[in-house]
Amino acid sequence: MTDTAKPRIEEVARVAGVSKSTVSRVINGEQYVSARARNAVHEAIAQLGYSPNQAARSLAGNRANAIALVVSEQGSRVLSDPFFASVLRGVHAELTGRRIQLLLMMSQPADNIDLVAYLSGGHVDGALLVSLHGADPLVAMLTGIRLPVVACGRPLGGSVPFVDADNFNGGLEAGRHLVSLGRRRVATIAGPRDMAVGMDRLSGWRRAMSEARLADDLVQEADFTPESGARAMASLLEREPELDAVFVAADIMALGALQVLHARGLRVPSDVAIVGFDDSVLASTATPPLTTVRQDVEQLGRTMTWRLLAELAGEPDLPPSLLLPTSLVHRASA
Amino acid sequence: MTDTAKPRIEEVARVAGVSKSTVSRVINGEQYVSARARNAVHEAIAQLGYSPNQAARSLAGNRANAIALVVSEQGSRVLSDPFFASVLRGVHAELTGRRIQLLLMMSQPADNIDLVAYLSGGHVDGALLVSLHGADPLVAMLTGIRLPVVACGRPLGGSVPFVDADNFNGGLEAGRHLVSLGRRRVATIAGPRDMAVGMDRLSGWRRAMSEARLADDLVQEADFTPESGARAMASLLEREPELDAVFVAADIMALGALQVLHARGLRVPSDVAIVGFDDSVLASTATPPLTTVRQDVEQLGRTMTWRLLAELAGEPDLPPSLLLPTSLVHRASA
DNA sequence: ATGAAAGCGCTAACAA
DNA sequence: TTGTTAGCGCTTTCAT
Repeated sequence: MTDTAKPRIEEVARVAGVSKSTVSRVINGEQYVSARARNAVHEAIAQLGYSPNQAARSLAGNRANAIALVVSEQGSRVLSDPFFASVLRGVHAELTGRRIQLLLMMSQPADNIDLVAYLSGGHVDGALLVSLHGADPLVAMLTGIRLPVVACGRPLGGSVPFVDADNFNGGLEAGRHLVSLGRRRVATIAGPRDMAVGMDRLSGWRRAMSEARLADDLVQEADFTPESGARAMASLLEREPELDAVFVAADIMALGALQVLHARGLRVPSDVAIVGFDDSVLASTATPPLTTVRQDVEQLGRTMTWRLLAELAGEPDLPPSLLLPTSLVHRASA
Repeated sequence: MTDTAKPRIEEVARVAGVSKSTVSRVINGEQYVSARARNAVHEAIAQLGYSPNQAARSLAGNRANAIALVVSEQGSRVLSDPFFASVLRGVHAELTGRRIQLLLMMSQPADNIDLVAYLSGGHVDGALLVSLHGADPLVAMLTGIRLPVVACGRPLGGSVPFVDADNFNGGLEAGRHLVSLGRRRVATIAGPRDMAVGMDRLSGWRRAMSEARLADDLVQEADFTPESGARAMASLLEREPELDAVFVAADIMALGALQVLHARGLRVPSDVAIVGFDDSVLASTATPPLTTVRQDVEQLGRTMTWRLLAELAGEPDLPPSLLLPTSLVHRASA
């Protein structure tokens, strides 16, 4: 705190009585450094309050020491979803202590060229892709520039490494639970057709219906917003006023569905049982609290990050993709 | 797309038939460049798909071309709050097209030293501070290293530039509205004592109570989580079973309060009227939909960013701080 | 209006 | 195990 200017690596070397290279080696945790030198350097660093200049490191080291979190979709939606917040938390948790920065980037429809140019500019070492829709061309573009990438959720097109929750199993358990409650006219509000997460949950639900020899025709698509959940619920009720259960593929959509149910004077769960998906904060604070399929989203974020960093570190034999377990959480709504 | 290696500025210069310096000037939008040279460079850039290396720019230019969004508090809470998502969206909107990166950083209690070292390392040109509590030492530390900073919400200690909603006015309008409904036993669930946002809203509510010559003793603190909102509501009801209105200083806490009210069999708004704050997505999807004080959080994010960038650009006569308007949105809960 | 040359602070061969 | 020496790709004087 005595000096006013930021110390450079050279000062550290001087104070520690070694060369710049040795300081660099210590900083980067390299192998061939004597304990004595290491200690001296650490002390000098502490004493001077030294912190390396990332720009210089990146430039010289040919590594950016940063990864991007690319949010596909206008960002508007996604960012408001607690799901995203949890992923972010997981990513961050996995990053702490590693001196790797997180750059947040949102791809806008028209932007992709810029985005890709930027990412290929060597500004980041790899990218985490969140909220991919359909066969997003972004995936191809990024693999095209040979940027290591891990997707959050199975992408429909392309074949990038991804980490996902076991959505099929989640849908299956949700469906089975509703059936076990004696419900016979079970509907589902699915995710958008162009996202694997949604489709996988739907497949699980269908399996449960077929196991119970129940019809699986009451399917309505929505897009992970409360509003779309409300609309979907309304049309389901129109198609089948007698429905007695709904599996909603996301808590945030279930909120909208609940609202419509309440407005129609239908009681949850006595008239209509509801199972959500995510077990976000929304689930426990809903009225009534939602029975929902729990996925550990923070773990999802951590795992994605771990997978990406492992690849960057050149670890061999990495599993291309990983599936995390899901489980049913029982609350009042079903 | 023909070449495999990333083009460097030198290639661009060659193709455009000028020097590196001129290319650099064009890229940085400098003044003294002939139209002819400028065009040639632009063409060459397009043709080669050139994108400058940030690390090199930062190193040479002594600017990071990045700003940090520092989330004080364990991050866990904040990130799940739609409020944060909206701020983020605003920040991002203001940043697009400016080739300035957003680094997300979370300060953990023990971390601050590292954080400050990092930020002072010249990795970013400035910082946006979100979710400050009390007289957070971080503020002093950052101003200490002369890093330009803008806070989101008025910080209780220190005196950094900030952008905030007009929280006092919001609380005032909320209180007046409840009074105008004929409510006479009006409570409030306030934000934590150590955050100005909360205290300012509380002051506004108090003013409304005093205007109406009503008691302002029914105050319960909470911490911007649904759970704390629920606890606060429960203790208010215990203290005053006859209360007929509550102003809750955040929608996300109102969710918890609603839950308790429902559980107790109290009807909203007939038994207890509720006014929230934020007008987040939570407000319109709550049961019943919440009357709430609207603040344009995305605008808040944009304004903070604008203010920071203006300072970085050396603009003179900047207002130290800015207050954004709030307004009441009428829905079913009050 | 433009080019030449000197670094920015660090890492990475290479030698010792 | 350590030091020396080149750059990394760009911006920025300083000439011209």
